[in-house]
Amino acid sequence: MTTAYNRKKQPEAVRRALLDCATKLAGEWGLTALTVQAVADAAGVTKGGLFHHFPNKQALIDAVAADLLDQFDAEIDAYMAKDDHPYGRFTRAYVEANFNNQGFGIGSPMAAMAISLITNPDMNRAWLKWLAERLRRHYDTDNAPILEIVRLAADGAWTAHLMGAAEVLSTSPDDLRLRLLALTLDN
Amino acid sequence: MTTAYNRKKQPEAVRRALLDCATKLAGEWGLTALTVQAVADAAGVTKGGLFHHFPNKQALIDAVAADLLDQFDAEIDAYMAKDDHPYGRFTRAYVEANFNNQGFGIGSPMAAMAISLITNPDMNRAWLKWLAERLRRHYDTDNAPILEIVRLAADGAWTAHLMGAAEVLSTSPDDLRLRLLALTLDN
DNA sequence: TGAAAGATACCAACTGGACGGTATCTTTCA
DNA sequence: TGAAAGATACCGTCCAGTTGGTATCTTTCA
Repeated sequence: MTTAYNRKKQPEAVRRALLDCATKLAGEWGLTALTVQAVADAAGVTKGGLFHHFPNKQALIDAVAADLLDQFDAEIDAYMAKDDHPYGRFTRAYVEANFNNQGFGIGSPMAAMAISLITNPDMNRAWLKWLAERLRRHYDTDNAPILEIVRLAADGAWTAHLMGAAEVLSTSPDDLRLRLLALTLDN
Repeated sequence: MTTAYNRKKQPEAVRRALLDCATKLAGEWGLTALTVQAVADAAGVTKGGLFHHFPNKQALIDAVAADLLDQFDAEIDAYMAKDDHPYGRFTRAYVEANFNNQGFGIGSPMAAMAISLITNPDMNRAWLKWLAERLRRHYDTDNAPILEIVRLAADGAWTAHLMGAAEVLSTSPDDLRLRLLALTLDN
């Protein structure tokens, strides 16, 4: 058995593993059911080892949240760069990111984690701050009420799929995505 | 001090109080932070008394969920009865119920409880079942993709307000509600 | 019909496990 | 060789659920 005692020290890799395992476990079982013991075990480290990297559980969770938000932000930017129509550009990127199951979107492993972060009262401030900043930045192109409705519907679709409402919805994810995108074009 | 021990037995009233207090506390502090002790205290009963009415904590939560769902269902029916335009009738009622802060809607005391129930993996089956049944029943009038988008946007708005995103949204709740309703009329 | 018998409602104290966090010791490596 | 990385063992708290009772209500039957 190769414990972290024998193998080469690689603190950055361990820290990374702790973050990834925390994300994965929270996604599978919910943020509530997340225990530091389980995270440490999954990362192949003892609890003491975990507490060496993070002063307490909250700090671990905060780090995970920041990590996820960064990824989401980058994803949005990537979509926007590929879009050369100004009006509704942010909204379209937002829709795409919400549906893209490689990142945060429907069916992605991080999705369940993300919703825990959103619904956790202490946790959603970072998200709100991010959104407010984005909306301010894209005010000129994405301020129309219909665009807000599109973004809210994307949120709703995302949540619905997390809840396993896929079979309940009469529109397929891809169809829904295309229809939402279409609504951002007719101004 | 008049404890429930000495005073006249009124099991139904106590059971009702336990449900109401559980709903209220979960709304204030979240389902995660809900303890049976706190519920019992709030209802003026000891923990042992609570466990007489509910075999375990989960059963209490399940009962609360069933209760909330019943109320929501009744609210939908009430709105539908007042609407004499067939197309999109369910969707309009759904939107109204989501925004009505007297019942479940934005700003209501039950909202925070409801989202806990929704996001709780074990808990949302009843909700999905309810929704599936409703969609089946109103298939003829509420099957259009745009109506699904409207319902999803209503969900999104509801969630956004729970998260305190009110100041972030550029559209007021009432304006949003009217715009969503308008989208259900032009078929 | 009324008193005993049984059932239901409720209480107070306790149990056992889980979990976050700490103190201290060992190992690695620059 | 000493500071960082990580292990081991332990503590205190919180909380769901249990146990063994007492009070009140309902049913039975002489």
